[in-house]
Amino acid sequence: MTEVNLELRERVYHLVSQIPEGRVMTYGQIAVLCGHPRAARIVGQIAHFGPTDLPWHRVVNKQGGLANEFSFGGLEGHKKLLQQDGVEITDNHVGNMDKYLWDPKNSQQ
DNA sequence: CGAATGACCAAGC
DNA sequence: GGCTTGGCCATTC
Repeated sequence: MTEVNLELRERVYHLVSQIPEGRVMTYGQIAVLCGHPRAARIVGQIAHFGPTDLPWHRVVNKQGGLANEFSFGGLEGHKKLLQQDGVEITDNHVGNMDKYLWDPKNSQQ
């Protein structure tokens, strides 16, 4: 152990810290960009164990749905943070998340 | 080393 | 459109 995980973690941290305001990223997308196309769960695990310095609230699942009340003060806090970032939240899901989705290769602000 | 876990994803009902 | 099942992969006990 401590080989892929180090890279994976570093990459995930880097990606998440790169997510600009008003943009969101899916665990699967992050996993793919990290070289693990099927390790979306690992990303989630890293997120839960990872540092709180990163904007994990900008990381959502592919359904555009937010995670449970694990951090950020609960689902409400998570929603509020995203809304503050300029992301539209409807019924606990991101609206037009495809347009909010951010790709580092596109670097579309 | 084997089994259990998880901030997921896709398919099925 | 929402809930359930199976699968993937790495970490942890």
